[in-house]
Amino acid sequence: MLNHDAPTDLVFHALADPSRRAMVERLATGPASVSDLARPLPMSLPAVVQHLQVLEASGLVRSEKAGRVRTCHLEPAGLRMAEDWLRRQRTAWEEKLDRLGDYLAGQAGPAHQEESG
Amino acid sequence: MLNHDAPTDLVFHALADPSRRAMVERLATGPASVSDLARPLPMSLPAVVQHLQVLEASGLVRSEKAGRVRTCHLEPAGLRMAEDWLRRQRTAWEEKLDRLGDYLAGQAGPAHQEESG
DNA sequence: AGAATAGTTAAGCAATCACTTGACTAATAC
DNA sequence: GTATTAGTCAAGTGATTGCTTAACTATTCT
Repeated sequence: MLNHDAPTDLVFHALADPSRRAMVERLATGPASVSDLARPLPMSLPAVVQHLQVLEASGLVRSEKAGRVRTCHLEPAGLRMAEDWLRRQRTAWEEKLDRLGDYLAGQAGPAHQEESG
Repeated sequence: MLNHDAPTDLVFHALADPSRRAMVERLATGPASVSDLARPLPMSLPAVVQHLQVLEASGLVRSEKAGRVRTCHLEPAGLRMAEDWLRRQRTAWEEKLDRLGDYLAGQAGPAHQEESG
């Protein structure tokens, strides 16, 4: 496996799991304890803690422990980074498509594009 | 593993791998054949085909075969869906943070928020 | 027709993943 | 001061992932 961009990698990997996305969705509504995060999930508490570790490693979530309760909250920077990556790819391709559309509208025959070099 | 949202799941899973993200980045610059996608990647062609299958299953990429060459291109809808999910979570939490900031600016003591239930 | 090119299919393998249970610590409630 | 609550740590397990090589088909070039 390549790994030229570790942070992006950790973020997308963290979001690739539906349980972790459920935790992020919960945290988007406000801070929560580990037990709060675990309550709706059909799995043991240690499993939730493991998911939390993945989320923290990715930078998407941070937590502080006060007394015996650990409070977790979202860290918007990681979400924004992934969002930006997606928007860059999408808009680059959409602009390409638009230019191709304009070109085809002005020409009669099929267009053959080459620029791999 | 939960799976309440299969399409989102497939998209984030597809993007969780750096080789597949490299392929998406390549496709954002324009359509490409399987060999084009494989060229910069340090792995065998069958491995690239397997990555391509994951990308196609997620809906991020589509391909058509003409003669002996399969041409792949990005499908912006999948990227946009992931982008929207990220923005929803991020903005929800940022608005929450803003409101908390306003509240704290107006109050003297610490604010204790509760709305779970 | 024969050789090269582009991609496909299948089988196999080591590493990682998403869990589990059990044993444990630390803070709070009674 | 004992019980309960909140979380942690470690070891184990079955499924999935990301790759490999080998054998194959279909198309294009000469």
